[in-house]
Amino acid sequence: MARVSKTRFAILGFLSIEPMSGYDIMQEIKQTTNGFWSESDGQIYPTLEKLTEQGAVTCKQVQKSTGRTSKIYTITKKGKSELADWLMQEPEPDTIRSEFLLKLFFGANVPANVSREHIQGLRYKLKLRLMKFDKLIQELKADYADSAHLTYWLISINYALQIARAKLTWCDETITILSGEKS
Amino acid sequence: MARVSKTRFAILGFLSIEPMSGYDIMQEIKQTTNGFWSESDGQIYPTLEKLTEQGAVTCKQVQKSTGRTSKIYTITKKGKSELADWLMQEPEPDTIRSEFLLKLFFGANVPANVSREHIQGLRYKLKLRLMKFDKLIQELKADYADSAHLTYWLISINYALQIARAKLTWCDETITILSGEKS
DNA sequence: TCGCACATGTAACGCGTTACATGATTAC
DNA sequence: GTAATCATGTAACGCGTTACATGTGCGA
Repeated sequence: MARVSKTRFAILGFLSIEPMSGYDIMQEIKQTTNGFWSESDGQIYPTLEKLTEQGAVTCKQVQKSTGRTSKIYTITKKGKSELADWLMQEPEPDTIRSEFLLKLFFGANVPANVSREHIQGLRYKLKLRLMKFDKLIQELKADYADSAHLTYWLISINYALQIARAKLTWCDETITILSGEKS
Repeated sequence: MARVSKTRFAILGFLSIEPMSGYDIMQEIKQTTNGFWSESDGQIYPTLEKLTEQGAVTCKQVQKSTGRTSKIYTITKKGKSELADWLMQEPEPDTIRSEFLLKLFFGANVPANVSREHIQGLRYKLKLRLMKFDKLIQELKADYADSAHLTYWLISINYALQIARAKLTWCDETITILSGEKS
């Protein structure tokens, strides 16, 4: 079973929302996926070119109101159909490699305060993340009130929110447990 | 900043528990990490050889009670020190790519029951996973009652447990929400 | 004028997976 | 007998990151 790149489907997905540039897609991934997806320059631009060649998207050089030019890509009927086919297939389980948990798992090899500080670092990041959810939800509700996408975006934000909360609770509990260990 | 392989540290970590073979390490990763880590044959065996060359581990061909032979690796002082150094560095944030969430995010492109079925698939897997935690915890408590590792293992199991529960709650809520959408 | 955000691209590199190869032992 | 598990390895492949290259427009 050959490992297939999912970059093309991520791109097709974002273009199913509205036409945009490679740069825009990168921004969307950073800002709206809440970290559940990532892409790099070296993947996005060549894949967009391939998709154009294959007729899944069309490309149009556009002069933006700012004066800059950018290549705006639009998904075609063929692209939409390819996206839908992929969406209908059961998602493969993700292979996770959490450096944080790996370090925690072997925590007995170092003083307890090392692990405690790693957890405090995570706790801080989670707090920052949690603060951003409200604003993001309000923005989406305002900007996409009539969009069929809204429901799904709120659902995926809620997923990230619930997990972040569960992690935060765990952090607090665990910091207490580790305070009882020798440092 | 060069991306460095973490396979060597994962291996050193497991060998910090007790001497074992490459095959054993693979088993441990599958059975005790609750999915937070993964390795493949093609990484484990060559890395073990490198670690031996570099003096971080030693290797001994052993005749097991079953009659099979296997190479048992033992971590050296140098290896322990390298592991400790790595454990003390703040873990890099993991880059996640969740095919499940990506598909859900673009769910508006397909009938609602498609997403609902993907979620039901996740729900089923979570149920199965949750059932295994109790047994695993009891086993670890019995087998490693006096080990300094026990605390850290229970903590990381608890992390997986809390997240699995949060996901399950989210699944139930979301299936209800999506039942109101057109299929 | 200096740096940052915008904007697109390419080349090198290496990590990790997959598939293949080999062979012993155990259970049905 | 034959399938599954135990056990170790190698080779090919390609995905994704990083670093580099290039240039515009805007705000301090």
